[in-house]
Amino acid sequence: MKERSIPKETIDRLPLYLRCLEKIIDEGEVNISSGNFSEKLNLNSAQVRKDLSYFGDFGTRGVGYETETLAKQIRSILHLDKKWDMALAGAGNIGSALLTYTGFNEGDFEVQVAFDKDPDLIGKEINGVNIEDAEDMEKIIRDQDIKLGIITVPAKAAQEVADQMVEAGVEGVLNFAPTLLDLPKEVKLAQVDITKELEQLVYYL
Amino acid sequence: MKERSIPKETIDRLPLYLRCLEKIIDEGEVNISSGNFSEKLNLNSAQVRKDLSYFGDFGTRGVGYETETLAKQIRSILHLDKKWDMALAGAGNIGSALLTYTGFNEGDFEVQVAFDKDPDLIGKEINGVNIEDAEDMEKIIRDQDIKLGIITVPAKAAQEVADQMVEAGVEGVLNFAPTLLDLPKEVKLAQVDITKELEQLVYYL
DNA sequence: CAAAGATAGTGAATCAAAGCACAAAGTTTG
DNA sequence: CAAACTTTGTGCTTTGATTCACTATCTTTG
Repeated sequence: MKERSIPKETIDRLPLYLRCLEKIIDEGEVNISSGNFSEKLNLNSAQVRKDLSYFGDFGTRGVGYETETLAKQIRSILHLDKKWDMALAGAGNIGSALLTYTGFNEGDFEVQVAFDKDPDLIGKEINGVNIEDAEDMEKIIRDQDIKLGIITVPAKAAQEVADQMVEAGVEGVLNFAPTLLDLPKEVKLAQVDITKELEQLVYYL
Repeated sequence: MKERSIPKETIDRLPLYLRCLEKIIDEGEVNISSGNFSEKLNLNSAQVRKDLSYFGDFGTRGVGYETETLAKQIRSILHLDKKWDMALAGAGNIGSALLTYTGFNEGDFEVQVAFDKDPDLIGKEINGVNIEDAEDMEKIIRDQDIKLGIITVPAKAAQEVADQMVEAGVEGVLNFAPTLLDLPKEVKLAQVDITKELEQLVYYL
């Protein structure tokens, strides 16, 4: 392993490696080669090796990578060796779907608290998560020391909610609103834009 | 405009240009320059010009781009000058959230029919969309000549559902299940992977 | 235990995208 | 109406990612 700067594409692929590993660990495999990896993920095998080599010499020549060990290492690289608490703003369609989504609620990520402006929703509970008044968001996020925010409010309200989250100490934002958020550069942003995905998709049809 | 091959990144950005245009058309702007565009979207202005120049010489030197005309042209490039009917498989959390999502239901994309295996859901209706028996999916998609499928079933079932959709004539798939789908290369895939986004996000924290 | 086989790690070559910088073509101003 | 200004379109350069191809190790086999 040599010191090099890590392409963001490599970071993009780490979750895929991890997911693939978890699956084959389940199937009882102890080792996996870069070639095997690359087939399962539609990649070039050199790319797999290079991606992993940014973080250490995890493999054994002639053998491959030990599945359990590699999975642990990737989890550690991605900072998944702790549980991440999240705050969700906007308990509408997508928001409440995420609250009941079991994909992450049981694992590395957990929504601790949700917020909305709608008086009919405030005080309710979805899948064990309380919906609080949006007015109290800043205080509650700060008090609970939450570092991850999910934005599922309408586009018009997204920037304001993001600003409040940042003010409250949030360091990473997952935004579902179809808006380009303007955040301080030390705050990280992930964007999920369903309409954009559809629009790109049909270009190719 | 010269004949060149179009980078996929350019296609990625077209929906953003379009959204930006629609916003400033609303604000009454008649023209926009590449520099103005680039500020709003955090891009390099040469990139904006180059992106647009792949499809024609849309601008006027000294003036910029006419907002209305450019929006029409981008819509046409993206094949948004027709309405796209969609079929949705899996009326659970995310699925039903998408059925009530107003972001695309009124516009260029419309879910015509949904499918599930759960007898409690079959026959019900969400936001005006009928939930049909998953058994009948292939026939119904074929009969209604639907070309776009949305997959919101659990990961384990995703490949099978995708296969059925392809068999029924679907040409584009938007997949929310955290699985790498194996599709014939003529069928286009867009992937929305929330857990992956979160995992990448916390890497940077 | 030596030879054959498998596979990681990586420097060098290739490919692709982004950005620079300038000519061309329009608009505005005095 | 000429000079100054604005802004597009694009060839060329730079930057960054992918892939190739080879060496270094390790395992397996006869």
